[in-house]
Formats: sequence, structure tokens, C-alpha cells
Amino acid sequence: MGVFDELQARGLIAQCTDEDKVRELLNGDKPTAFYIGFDPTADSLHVGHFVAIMLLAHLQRAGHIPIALFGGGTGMIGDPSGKTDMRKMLTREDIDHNIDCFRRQMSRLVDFENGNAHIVNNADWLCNLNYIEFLRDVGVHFSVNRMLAAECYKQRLEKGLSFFELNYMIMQSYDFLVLRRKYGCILQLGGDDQWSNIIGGVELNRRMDGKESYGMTVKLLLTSDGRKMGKTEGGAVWLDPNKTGPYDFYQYWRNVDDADVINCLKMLTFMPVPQIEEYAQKTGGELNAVKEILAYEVTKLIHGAEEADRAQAAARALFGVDCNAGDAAPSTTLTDADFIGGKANILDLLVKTELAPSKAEARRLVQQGGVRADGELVAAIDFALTREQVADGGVLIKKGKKAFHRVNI
RNA sequence: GGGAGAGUUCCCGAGUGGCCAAAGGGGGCAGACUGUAAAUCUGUUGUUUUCAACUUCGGUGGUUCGAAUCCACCCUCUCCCA
Repeated sequence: MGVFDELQARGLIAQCTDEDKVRELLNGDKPTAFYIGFDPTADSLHVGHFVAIMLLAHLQRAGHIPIALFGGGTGMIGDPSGKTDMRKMLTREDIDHNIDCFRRQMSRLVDFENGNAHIVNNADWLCNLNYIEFLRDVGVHFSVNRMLAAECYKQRLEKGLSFFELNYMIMQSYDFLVLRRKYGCILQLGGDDQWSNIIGGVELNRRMDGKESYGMTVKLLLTSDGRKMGKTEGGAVWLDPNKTGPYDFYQYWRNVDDADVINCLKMLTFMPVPQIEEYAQKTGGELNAVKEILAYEVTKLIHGAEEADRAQAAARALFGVDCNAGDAAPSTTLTDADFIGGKANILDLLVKTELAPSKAEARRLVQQGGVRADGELVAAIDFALTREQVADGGVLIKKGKKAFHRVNI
């Protein structure tokens, strides 16, 4: 099975400009250079980028050459597609820093060594453009009428779209032209929301150089009811372990909706499709076990086997029969200052361990029976841990079922 | 440039002088039920030294015993005209 069919079987492909041709390119033996753009608007990739990275990885394994394009130049504008508001602009330094972070995170899945893949920043060619020349050479090929007809601008057209932002599509198209000329890159990938920007590039290649190029979009990772995955109360689920710890990352996948498990396995792991199809037969409690596999596999890909093992061990310990919550529990070391008269009040501890954002919140948690210390329900807000209790191997404080923190001294 | 309107707590959105820490919904958190799921039900959702006090309704001043609510100026956004 060729890699194109593999991707299709995994449900990764949304649409292609020329499906037969793209299949031929990707399934063939000849290495094809392709690119995908990333907006370096944050200092970490998040789950929304995960699918795109998997795509890079799949295609690289099939012998093709990925180019990760960072929108250092376009990032200073911000893509208006599908956004309701204009983005804030970033400084050059921010963007450079973000690119650096992205690169590190991606290199776990994509090999950037030995020319097997390239990293480029479109600031390198966009920043020095001459306005008049650019308008004359590139701008003439774009019809505003057609651009405005594109679905992605419709929403903005009602709310207001600045000229500045309208140029995003032109710049992205120009990127494709540059990469084709420089690296022979003839295929652009992107999220499904990038479709019209990709088409723009394909047309520009044809109009300016008379060369054929292709575009393909990947499905966005959506929940079964159509919402974007990777959002939690705390914002996005990040791939950076400093922003979303491996345990929390693991837990996110451990808790996905039943209806989304199979999809996630297909899109976010390298597990063979036939095997996933077997899991797809499972229901009820058995499907719950599949989630553990998903969580482990995905965590392994992003954070490595060691972290995945730890996260899994911690989860099993916490939710399993034995209450001994491994060494993966986040912990805080108390000092004498935390004990008043040899005791540390539970409310203060909840705040200190960040299980509760304020004492008022901590009080509510206790009153509603949501707090346990070493498995014992904390019944009253004046409950306190003695120094001796903490000194003896520490105490595990649990908030609800899923949040916990160890205190020791 | 001219005219009209809007900015309320995490989000949407009520509130037009005291009964307002501010309705309702969403979201979040906790409890029950479960499979660490979903659905459902219950409680809760500004802070603190919690039978009370303090800070909050775009900003700054003002009127008043008392302001999210009235006045002045400013900032931001949207809409209509050019």
C-alpha cells in the first residue's frame, strides 16, 4: 500500500487539487519535496499541529522530503482565515524564539538532519520585498473579486477585513513560488482551512512560471460533535512538556470521548490500520482499555517512551486499586514556615500546591467533599496535617478524582 | 472627515440611582451514577482573617448620603455616509 493510500485509510486527507496526480507522486519511488506552513504565533506547538506533524513524518518515512516553513514574515500579519478577530502582531524576536521551540518539538518525529528535511523561514524572502516590484510581478496575478469570494474571507467580510490581512493569501502563494523555484517543491500541504491559500499558490506557480504544482489538505482533528480537539479549560493542550506535563498530556488522551478513540489512533499514531480496525470492534469497558493504549502511544510519540511509562504508571496507581501513586506525582516540599504550631492547614496546602487557585475555592472544595489526604476524606475546613504526618513519606492530596499533589518535607 | 451605537465578572448576555458581588445561559470545578468516557441529576463558580469586610461593570474625574446605572472628557470597537 502506497503512502497516499495509507494516509487516506487513516482519514488524514481532506481534499486534493488533483488526486490522481498527487497519489502518483506520493506512492512513487521518486522523492518529492513538499511543504507545510506553520504560524509561529506561540512558543509551543499544540494538538492542532499534531496532525500536520504526523503527516510530515509519514511522508518522510515514505522517502519524501518535508520542508517545514515557518511564517516568520506572514506571522507578522496573521492569517485571517476562519478567525473572527485580527491577531496581535509579534516582534521579530518573539517569532525567532518560537521557531526555535517548534523545531525542537518537531524533531522528535521528523528527522531534520542530513538534508532529509528543511526548515525555512519566509521572513528571509518576504521582508526584503520591494513593494512596487512585488505588486507588478506577483500582485497582478490575483483577482480581488475571486479572493473575496473565497469562503475563508466571507466571515471577515462581514466583520471587517483590513487590506493588510488580505495580503496574507498573496504572501502564502508567493512562498509556494519561492519554494518551488528554490527546492523544487511542488506540493503544499495544510489544514483544511488553508485550502484557498494553497490554491492561490498553485495558480501563481502556473501563471508566473507555467509550472504545475499541487495542494492537499489534511483533516482537522475534530471531536465527533465537530469541535476542535486539544482544548481544555486551561487553554490548548501543548506539546511542550513545560506547558502541558506528560502526565496531563497522557490524561487528555486517556479521557477522550468513546467516539473519538479510533479516529485518534488512526491520525495520531503509527499503529497499523488493520490493528486499529480490530480495536474499532470493541465497545463498552473494552473500548475504555483502548484509550489507555491511545494515551500511551501518543504520549510516547511526543514525550518519549520513558515519560509515557511514567505517566501510565502514575495513572494506573492513582486510579487502580493500590493507592501508591508512583513518583510521577507532582510534589511540593514544605518548609517550617508552612507549619503553624506543628500543623499545616489543608486550605493553605491546597493553595500552595496550586490544586486550588484561592482559599475561597479551596474552602468550597473541602465543603463539597472534593478533597482527600492520603485517601481519607477531608471533612472540615480546619483540617490540618501535622509535621509528623508529612515527614513520614509525605502526604498525597487529591482534588476530585484526577488532580493530585504530594507534599513532603 | 460627518452621523449612529456599543464596551458588564472566564465567554455570551441581563441589569438604567440603593433590595447588585450583579439575573439567565455557556463553560469550569466538585458530588451522585459510571468505564478515569458520554448522558443525566445536585451543589458551586470575585477575594479575604466568611454570621462580616474588601475590590470589580472600558479609563479618568465629577454629581450624590449612596453609582454598573447620572454628568464631563478620553480610549477602543461596530455600523451608516464620504
